[in-house]
Amino acid sequence: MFDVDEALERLTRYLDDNGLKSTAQRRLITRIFFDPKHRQEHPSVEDLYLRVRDQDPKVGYATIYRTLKLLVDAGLANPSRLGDNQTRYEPDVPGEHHDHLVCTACGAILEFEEDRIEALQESVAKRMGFNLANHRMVLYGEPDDPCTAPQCERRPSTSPQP
Amino acid sequence: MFDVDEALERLTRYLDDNGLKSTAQRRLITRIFFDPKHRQEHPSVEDLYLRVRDQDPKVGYATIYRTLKLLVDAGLANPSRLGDNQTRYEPDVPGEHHDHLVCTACGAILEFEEDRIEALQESVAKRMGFNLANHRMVLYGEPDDPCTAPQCERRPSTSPQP
DNA sequence: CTATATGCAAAACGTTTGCATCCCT
DNA sequence: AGGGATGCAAACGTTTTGCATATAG
Repeated sequence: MFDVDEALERLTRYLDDNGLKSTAQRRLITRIFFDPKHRQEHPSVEDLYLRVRDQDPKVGYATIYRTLKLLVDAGLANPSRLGDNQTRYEPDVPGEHHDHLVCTACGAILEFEEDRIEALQESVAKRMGFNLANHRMVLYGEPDDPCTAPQCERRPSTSPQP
Repeated sequence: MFDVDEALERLTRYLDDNGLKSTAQRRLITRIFFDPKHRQEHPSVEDLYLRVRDQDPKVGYATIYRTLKLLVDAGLANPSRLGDNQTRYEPDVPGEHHDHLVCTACGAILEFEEDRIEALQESVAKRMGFNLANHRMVLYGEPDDPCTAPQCERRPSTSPQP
């Protein structure tokens, strides 16, 4: 896991290398996206938009979209579609990989890592004549105990599957 | 796997049980959806719309959406979101379960079953204090040989991950 | 006869784009 | 100066909805 400063450095390097420009908006969005205070939150574009607006009210929605796409291209962020139908983003931490479990009671998003599943996915792909390029896996589960996640009640309806 | 007639019977039963009506449109859509000729095709709403229109040109788009939702509620269909961003549907065959592998070269959708992955998913959920209710898993792979799927060229751009 | 379904067109939703303007380099 | 970036609003593709009409039970 790396911090805000490292993220900004990587961003700058990517921009330089590609003849793109370092703007206040890009830096602000990156700073907010990597702010440890909001880590682990899988923010949607709207989440980020609101936080960014907070610091600079004249940033437009489109800039958030464009910058997020930029971060993805730069290898700094990963999109993922969990239960609801918004794209959420999370920092791309090199060497780390996890998938998600979504609580059907409250929509909380938890992360897990299971190397044995990853290995089996590769072997399934291979067996079918493909080279695994990527995968998407989301588990939906009902909590054993009444849900105690802090998000509970905040994001009430998470629809499994679709 | 069950055939058109069984699907229609199940539909009728579900409608009866819920005070809903058996209409020509619902029967037609169900018949087309379960037509063996189109099995294994993971049709999108548009795919179905076109096939339905073929038989009855005055069926509206909304009816397709509403009926598909009905089939899902009746346990006859399952929605799944593969690479592109349309919802696709496939027959829900009780006792059978599979996940998907999408060819990044041509968008072909292949099915696979891997019980060891399913078992691990359950154990992951359990370990985290959840009861696995559902899951979603899509693998994206590049074909070893130049892609020979019949679909090739038909659905050219399949975007991994998002 | 009454409640449910349909078809249409309009609205909604998340996301993208065209364009005039702005601002890094 | 000049090309990339921004903000706005309009366009987009998919899905949903309101409403008047049609139809099943």
